[in-house]
Amino acid sequence: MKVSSRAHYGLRAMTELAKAFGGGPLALSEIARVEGLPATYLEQLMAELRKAGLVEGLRGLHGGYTLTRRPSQITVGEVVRILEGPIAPVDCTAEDYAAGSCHREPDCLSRSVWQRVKESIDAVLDATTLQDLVDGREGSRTVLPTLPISIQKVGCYSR
Amino acid sequence: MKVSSRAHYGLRAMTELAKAFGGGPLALSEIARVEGLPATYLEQLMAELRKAGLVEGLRGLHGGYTLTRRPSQITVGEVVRILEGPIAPVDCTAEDYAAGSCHREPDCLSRSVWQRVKESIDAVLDATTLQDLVDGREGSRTVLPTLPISIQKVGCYSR
DNA sequence: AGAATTCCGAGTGAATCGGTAGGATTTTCG
DNA sequence: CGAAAATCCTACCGATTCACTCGGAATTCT
Repeated sequence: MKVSSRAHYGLRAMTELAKAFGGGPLALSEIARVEGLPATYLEQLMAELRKAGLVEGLRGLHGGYTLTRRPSQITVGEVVRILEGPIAPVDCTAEDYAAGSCHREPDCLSRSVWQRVKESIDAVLDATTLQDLVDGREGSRTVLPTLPISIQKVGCYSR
Repeated sequence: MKVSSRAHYGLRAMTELAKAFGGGPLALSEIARVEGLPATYLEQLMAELRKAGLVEGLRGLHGGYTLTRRPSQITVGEVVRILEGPIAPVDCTAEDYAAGSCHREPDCLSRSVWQRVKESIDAVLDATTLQDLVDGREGSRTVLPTLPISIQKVGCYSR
C-alpha cells in the first residue's frame, strides 16, 4: 500500500507551484532544487501533468510552469490519479472494471473490504486541495457520495 | 496504490479458513483449488501467517490449516499487515518512522495528506473482521482513534 | 509401509521503478 | 543575430521487487 514516488514527487512539485501561484512561472530546475528532487526525472512527471491540463509550460529564458487553475480548485486526488493511475487496491475496484468480468465475483468475500478501502482513500484525496496543503489545513471539500458506513458511524458517535 | 497479491491471496485464503472454522483443518491444496490460487505460492503466505500466530498447521494425512482464533476476533488489518508490511503510503507515515528523520519534514506540505490516507485505510481494515466478510457485512468494529475530520464531518452532515 | 500433508530454503523470469542521456525546440536578452 | 536558458521528446538502463517454481525433508494418519 505504498504510493509511487511518481505521485509523491509530483504532488510535492505541485505544492511548490501552488505557493508560487500568482507570480510568474516557476522553473523546473528551481522546483527540483527546493524539493531536492532529480530534475530530469521530475521533467517526465511535469510532462504528464501538462498533458492532463493541470499545468502549462512556458519555454525559453524565464520560462517555467504555472498551474492552470487556482490552487483551491485542484485536488490532491486529481494529481495523484494522473501520476499513479486509478486508485484501486485490487483490479476489480477500478472505475473501468466491467462488473462480472472476474468470474469469482459472485463468491468473492474480500472484494467488499477493498472497495471500502478505495472509497476511503478517494474521500481523503478528493477532499484536499493544493490550497489546503499550502495553508496547512485539513481537507476543506466535503465529499458527498457513498462513504463507508462504519466510518460514518464513528464520525457521528464522536459528538 | 495497489495492494500486493500477497495480501490479496492471503486474505482470500483466510476467508476460506473462516468459512471452515469449527470443522477440521482445511488442506492448503483445497484452499488453492477453491480460490484458484497457485498452491506452492500460497504455501509461502501460509507460512508467514503461521509464524505470526494467526493460523496453525497440522501435518500428515487429513492435515491442513485452522485459525487460532474465532473469525470474529481476527481483523483484516492484521492479515494485511503481516503479508504486506505496515500500511504507509510514504515512509514518513510508517509507525516506525522516527520523527524528524526526514530533514524536509519541517517544510513538507504533502505529509499531512498521506497521514490522513494512512489513517483512513487503517480504519477500514481494522474495523473489519473475517467474520464480517463471511457474513457479507460491513466492518462491525468501531475504531475509536483519530479519524480524518473531513470525513467525520461528512458522516455527520449526512443525517 | 505408504500416502498425504505441512515445512523449508533456494532459485528464477519478467515486469516495474526510479532515474539517466542526448538532443530538438522555443523564447528572451544583449 | 546569436548565445543562454528553459521546456519538450524519446529512448535507454540498472536494480529491485514480484509472483511463482522446484526439490526435498519432516510429520502424521491409515
